[in-house]
Amino acid sequence: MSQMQQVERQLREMILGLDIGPGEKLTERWIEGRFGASRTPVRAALLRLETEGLVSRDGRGWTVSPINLAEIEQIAVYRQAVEAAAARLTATLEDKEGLDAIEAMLDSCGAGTPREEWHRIGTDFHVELARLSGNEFLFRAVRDAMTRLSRARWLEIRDEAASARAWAEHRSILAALRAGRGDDAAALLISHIGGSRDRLVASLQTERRGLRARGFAVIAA
Amino acid sequence: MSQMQQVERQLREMILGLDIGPGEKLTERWIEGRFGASRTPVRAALLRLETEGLVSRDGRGWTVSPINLAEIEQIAVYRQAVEAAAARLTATLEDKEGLDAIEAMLDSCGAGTPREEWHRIGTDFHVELARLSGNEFLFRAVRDAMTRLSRARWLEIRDEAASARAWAEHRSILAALRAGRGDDAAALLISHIGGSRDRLVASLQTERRGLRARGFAVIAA
DNA sequence: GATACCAGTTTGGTATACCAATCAGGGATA
DNA sequence: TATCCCTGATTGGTATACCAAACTGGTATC
Repeated sequence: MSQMQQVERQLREMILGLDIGPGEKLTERWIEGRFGASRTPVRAALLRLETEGLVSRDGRGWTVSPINLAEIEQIAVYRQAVEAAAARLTATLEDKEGLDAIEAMLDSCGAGTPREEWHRIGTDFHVELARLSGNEFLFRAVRDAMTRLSRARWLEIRDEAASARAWAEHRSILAALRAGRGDDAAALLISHIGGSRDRLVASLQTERRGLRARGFAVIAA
Repeated sequence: MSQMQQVERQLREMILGLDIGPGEKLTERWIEGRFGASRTPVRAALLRLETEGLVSRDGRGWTVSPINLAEIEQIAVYRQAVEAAAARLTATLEDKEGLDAIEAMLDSCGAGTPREEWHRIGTDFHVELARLSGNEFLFRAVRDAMTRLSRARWLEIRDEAASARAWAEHRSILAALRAGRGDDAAALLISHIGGSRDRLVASLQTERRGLRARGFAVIAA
């Protein structure tokens, strides 16, 4: 694997893992020293992360993209459009094996499962569902949207009830798909995404002061 | 404007304008010489054009992305999802000025208008409509989809009847939006996009032999 | 004490040298 | 004649030197 790809991957992990806070300044030379690569692969990695929305240009320099509540709301609308479309496609599939694999993913989360795992699988549910549609563009749209939401979801304060509710909704979406009821699945997804967004934005607005105190830039909606 | 942006813009224009054929190999050093910039900005430009889907990695090297009929069909489904969502948002707007501007765009195309202009405005109709929705992600999705379709649309053999029909459909979409009938506009858009796709794919399949003879790689659906 | 300005430092932008992997082509061999 | 292999040229990947613009801190001036 080339150094560019390594730098890109590691830097993405640090950003998504909040090891570098939203809104923090980045310099090419700091990254260079941090990862032991020269500026050429560092620049390439930054250019790609920019298209993912994880870093932004700040005048002449680089910044880890702040968390933007208005953006989160717009992403929800975008997700509703593309995930509903993907679900309608998936519902027409003969082969239900992909749905089994996704259901198994959900099953693997239980009482003792670490928070990290819930977060990852909660993301993968949506991404893998979109992948099943067979449409590369719908898939990439969902994957990229979930990547952009990842840090915000990580910072969200979720109670157990909310998680259980989300999982139940996931299961009913799968059931509708399995039965070939694409419109139902789409409607359930749209409602699920809307609910997630509302809880996410509310949580971040409540926590905003604390997050800023930790050095995390959170832009109001 | 930085050299990277200049190289990116000029190279994009050459690719979209078919000055470099779909499927052609690119070398960083050829681009370097062609545009009088060093490899650093050239590399940056290639990385960004790769995310737009205009160039692809071919093993170790670079290739102008071929025209891919399966991809065109997938993009149509993607467009139907995002443009319909954008239309529903736009229909709820109070301010109809944006729609006036788009209608004026359509009006500016007449009997003596060059083909280039029809192509540009036929694209901008969809992009500007998505922009009116106010959702940055829907807008970018439509803009990027239309960019990817641009070369294929340019190669399409369109008769006057097809163009007239497309323009009439554009106008009826605008009328529905103006009346606030978002669902009608969405349905009209979905049908319009489906029809465009069918004619586009059919035309390219018919012309495939000739296009290949001109050195244009066209991958079958 | 506030402000304007200046020098030194830092930063991204660019050019370029070097390397390893790859490719093309020609010649030796069966 | 067909095939294999070797060699030199080409290519993307990387490191790095240099530049101009932007920033920083301190100082002189009002």
